[in-house]
Amino acid sequence: MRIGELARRAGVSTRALRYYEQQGLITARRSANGYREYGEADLRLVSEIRSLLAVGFTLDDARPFVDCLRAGHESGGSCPESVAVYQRKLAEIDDEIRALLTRRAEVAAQLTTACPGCVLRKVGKP
Amino acid sequence: MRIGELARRAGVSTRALRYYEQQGLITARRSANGYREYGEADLRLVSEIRSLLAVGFTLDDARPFVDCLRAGHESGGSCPESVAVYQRKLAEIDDEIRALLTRRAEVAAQLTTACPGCVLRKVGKP
DNA sequence: CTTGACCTTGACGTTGATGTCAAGGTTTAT
DNA sequence: ATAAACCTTGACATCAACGTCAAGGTCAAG
Repeated sequence: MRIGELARRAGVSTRALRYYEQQGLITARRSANGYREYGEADLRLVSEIRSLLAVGFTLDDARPFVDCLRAGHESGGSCPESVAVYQRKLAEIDDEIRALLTRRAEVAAQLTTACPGCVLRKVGKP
Repeated sequence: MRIGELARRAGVSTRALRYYEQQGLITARRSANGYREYGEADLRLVSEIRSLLAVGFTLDDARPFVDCLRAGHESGGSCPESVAVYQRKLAEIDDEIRALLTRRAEVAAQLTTACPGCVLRKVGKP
């Protein structure tokens, strides 16, 4: 299939696919006329990339997962490199959550000072 | 005082101060030679801006606070416009926290699938 | 043969808050 | 008089993942 069809099937733009290729995440055979030619396996790769991006991974984070799939593994996350990324990402997310909770407390404190009784909701368990 | 001194006292770069001016957050008298001239009140403004940036506000968010101070109020957060920004920001932070918690759960679930027993910490109450 | 739907590469625009350099004017000290 | 330490405006660089044109080649249908 050509780039347009892959894009439609994967739910991404052709620009994104060319960008992934430029970043070395996917590759494409070329037909005689220079058009990129993809197979079903590439749809798997792009889907993996998109689902990782959707949960906040960068393209660089996604690389081990793609490599893992290309190495023939059933899941992109089953290689040790991918697991390492998972764990690093979890740690990063935890850091971000902690930072946000801290910020929330600071802002709420300032608001309370400026306008007592203005703070409304909690975030813990609504 | 001139821009260099204000920058040192406020702990920011001169570049940042010129940028704040360009964005209409602070203004400066000009001496005969064209140099910017600041007073103590400007130090207050810059400090307010920095503390707001530090908790994740944008320069645009900071504008009502600066206006509030310039209008003669003791606190930048005591004007209704500032309170509105506080509340909007709290809501935004809450949204981000919720999104991150969701993402964390998704990533942890994927990791558990790929590598049972790899998930380590909690974020709720350590 | 020509319209239209594909495809190609290349390159600039987006977002925010600066960093950094360029090229120059001013002031103070030696 | 000249170096050192200020100041000025202007403009390009940064980060990520693309969007959006530009200018053109390819191919099937009418």
